[in-house]
Amino acid sequence: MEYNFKEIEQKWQLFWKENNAYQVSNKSSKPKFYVLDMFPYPSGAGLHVGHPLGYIASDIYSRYKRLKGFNVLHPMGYDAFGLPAEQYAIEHGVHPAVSTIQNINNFRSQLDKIGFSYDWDREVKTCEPNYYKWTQWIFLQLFKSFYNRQTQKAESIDSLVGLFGSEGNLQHPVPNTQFAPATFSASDWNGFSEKQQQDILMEYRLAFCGYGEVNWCEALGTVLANDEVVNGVSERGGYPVVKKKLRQWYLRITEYADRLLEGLNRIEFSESMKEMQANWIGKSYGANMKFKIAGSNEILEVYTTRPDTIFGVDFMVVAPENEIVEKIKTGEHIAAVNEYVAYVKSRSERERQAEKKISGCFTGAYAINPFNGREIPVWISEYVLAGYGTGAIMAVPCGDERDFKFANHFGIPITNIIGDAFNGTEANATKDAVLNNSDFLNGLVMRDAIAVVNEKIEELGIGKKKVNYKMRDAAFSRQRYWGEPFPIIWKDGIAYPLDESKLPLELPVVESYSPGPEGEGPLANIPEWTSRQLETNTMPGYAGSSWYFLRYMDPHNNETFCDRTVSDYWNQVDLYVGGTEHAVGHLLYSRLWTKVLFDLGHIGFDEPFKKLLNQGMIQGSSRFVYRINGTNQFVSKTLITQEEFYHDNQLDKLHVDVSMVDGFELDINAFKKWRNGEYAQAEFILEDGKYICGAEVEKMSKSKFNTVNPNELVEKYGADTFRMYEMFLGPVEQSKPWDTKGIEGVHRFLKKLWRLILEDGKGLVINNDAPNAAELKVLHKTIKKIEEDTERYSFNTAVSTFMIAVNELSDLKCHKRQVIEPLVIMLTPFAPHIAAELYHAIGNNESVLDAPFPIFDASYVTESTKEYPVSINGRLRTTMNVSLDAIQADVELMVMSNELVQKWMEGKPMKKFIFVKGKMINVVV
RNA sequence: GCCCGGAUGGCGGAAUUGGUAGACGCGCCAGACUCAAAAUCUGGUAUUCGCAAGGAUGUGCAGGUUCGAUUCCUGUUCCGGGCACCA
Repeated sequence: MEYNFKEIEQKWQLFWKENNAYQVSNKSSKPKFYVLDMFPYPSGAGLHVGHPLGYIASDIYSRYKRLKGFNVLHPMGYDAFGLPAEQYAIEHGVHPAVSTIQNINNFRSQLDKIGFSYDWDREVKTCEPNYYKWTQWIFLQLFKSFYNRQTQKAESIDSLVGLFGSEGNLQHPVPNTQFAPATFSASDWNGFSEKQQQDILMEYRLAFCGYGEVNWCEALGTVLANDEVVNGVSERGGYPVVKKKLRQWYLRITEYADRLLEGLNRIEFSESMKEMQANWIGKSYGANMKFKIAGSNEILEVYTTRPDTIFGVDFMVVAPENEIVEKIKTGEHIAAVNEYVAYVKSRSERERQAEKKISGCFTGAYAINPFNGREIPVWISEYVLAGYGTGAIMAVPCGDERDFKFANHFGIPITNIIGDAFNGTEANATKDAVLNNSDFLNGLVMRDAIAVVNEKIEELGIGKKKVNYKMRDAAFSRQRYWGEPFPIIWKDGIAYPLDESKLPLELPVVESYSPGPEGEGPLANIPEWTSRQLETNTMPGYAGSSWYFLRYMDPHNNETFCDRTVSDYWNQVDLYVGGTEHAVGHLLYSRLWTKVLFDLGHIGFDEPFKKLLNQGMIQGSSRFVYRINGTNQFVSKTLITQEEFYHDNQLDKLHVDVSMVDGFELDINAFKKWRNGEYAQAEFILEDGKYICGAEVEKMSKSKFNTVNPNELVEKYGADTFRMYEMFLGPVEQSKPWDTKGIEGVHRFLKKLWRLILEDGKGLVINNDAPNAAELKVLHKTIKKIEEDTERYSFNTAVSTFMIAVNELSDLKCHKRQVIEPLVIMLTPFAPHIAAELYHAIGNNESVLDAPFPIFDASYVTESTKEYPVSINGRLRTTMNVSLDAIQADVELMVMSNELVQKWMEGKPMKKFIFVKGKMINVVV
């Protein structure tokens, strides 16, 4: 019997479907385990080979845990709201709901072919009303809550209203917002109008309205996502893009900064992931300091983490959009300032920070150093951002590299306050130097001077210690159509929550996706919508994905987003698998939502994901052709280096479909037929009769023509081979370009295993003979290794382990059931179809899906004596026969220094062997 | 620019905790079986010197710590991810 993967895979997929083999119950006597994938955005391009990498890893782990006796929740769904579907609608006139469903169906058929163990009864789609009903409901909970800084948790805003009526807001001052803070008494509060009261409450709500800048494109009449802006102009059409202030919804994530930091200590994310989140939150300890502007009543307030350097301040830098700029610019500098501000307005934050060229403009104003009265010039520059700190810094060129370069560029004299520690050619950011030229701080180590200055500025009332966060409140509205509508009604400029019983507030069908007046969302063009005074913005992509892991637990519940007893049972996600690209977006927002739901008592845990496994990105290996600018001639890659084609600007570099390229050689005929004959007239300048393409590793994407569809590979080799090959490719965590060569080896392995059980022409060759020591050794070392590899998510080495085992058993001509059957069970997570077929073939009627994982017995693999290699100073090598009893540790190598070997050779007795972590590292004589 | 990763044979990668670098697979070379091919099997395969035995070199680059470094530290180059409205 031959290994007919097609027949086998169809047969078992149908069997499992008909028997609901993957259905999971919310009640079980087994321990629970929750394995989750980051659900995909169903793009029109379909799944490419990069998607399943993480899905296969999580499927293997789920199935493994199931063999280990766990009740495993392993669901899948779709993150179905988002910009690309809307963009597609604008270009092709297909309603996003229609294209999204098509895309989902396509994804589903691709996923089904790979043989995942998802419980599809629990599928969620974020764009469906019965799902986003609860997204809207959670939004309302955010809207109706505030962060009580005294209890450090979210609480109902109603309690705040009561308190304001009786004692004002003394106990609960207004949190940091983009608006001016205010204090008021009970009588103030009771005297306020409804509008005034609601405006104040808005300052406390966890979901609140404010004003924020967006990318505004006048020519397209729309707000653009950062992705749609390239080099300061719109991607479509290349029109200018400017910053525009619009009313926006925000989530007050800043209130949770400390708890989001603290929570990192309780979850198993990689250190680098935790670091990225911590850096994003960006907690710093510093001080706000006030400087008088000479000849004016204006006060310039800066935030600094280094108040100790106050006497080294040689200039101030203010963000160009800081309001104070208008008030302090003077005389002949006004025109230049205006011009510079206009320039900055056209630049994105990213461009501003990444700019290598130093730019800036003197305002004409001087700030006065309160400690020595020195006049300090005030500059503006794009590298200072309005949103961070106070939007102004004090620049200390001897201690900060960027300040140093700025000073050099503009010829600002530099004051040295750290003596020899500053060499005059580069800044030194040390905190350990002794201060010089620093008045009352002279002789102090900088690190210690910080507290001294802080005390002094508070005493003089010119500053205050301040904990600052880089993180800003999360913008939570989009001027788009394809997203969750906000359950908010506006009356007289006041936002009122929709009654929860009226949810879901369904997204209406629109005729046109173009934006409303003044850049409002497309919903503003629907009279029935605006006549009800409903909010016209929609929620961003991350709304639905911030809580979906909860809905999987109880997906059909119409009473609540997830029953508390159910979420208490499944609790946290035990293993979450997904890419690092979500490090600071999705992962931070879902942690926030979880904490709020926990505070309000809706769930019993405040961190959603116990363990995060980051899957690397499978990149595409793109291929390029080079067209001579303005012609139809294509030059082969290596000829480009020749003189006549040398300059880049003479060539257009075009992506070509990787399927038309064999290695690097272009199939010229296929290219001519490509894209309906767009290049039919192409002429080629060849080398050795071949057209050689250029290559680059890039993100896999339809527009780069470098995608590989898993269907092709499943068709050719079967799902089991495909699964194992994706794992064999390398560590799950590692990014790598896709390469299909090598898949044959994995396929050969499966065929070889097959032949251990079923031989061509012979049929079943398995027997019930008792295994010998050699065979048992192979089996048990394999059990140990597979278990270890799986537990540490090292699926690539696990695949190798299987290959070694099958090779060894083949060499031993072992066809014994007692050895082969455990091997087949262990293979189930990796290659479920062939495992099921073989398990069945050797006479088992019960399902291999629930077979117990084989138990490792160390007695089959250990030996009583062993010859140990001895390494001396890492050079000379010899061996030494030692009995295991004498060493009683798992020694792999004995290591000795020259000195010790000398003594050993002289016959001196060794008194003590020193072991470190199971390895002998030294000998005491 | 800032933050986080990565770099090992012709190729993908292994080396789990600082201890024999190159497991396993691909590719390639040679052989067996075959009229032939496919499939399968066996042996070889880091570089270099050598008929061989054996020697030297070798984990992006430059240093450092250590008896011993792919692994730890400092600096550096290149590549990838993120940088707040792609998801």
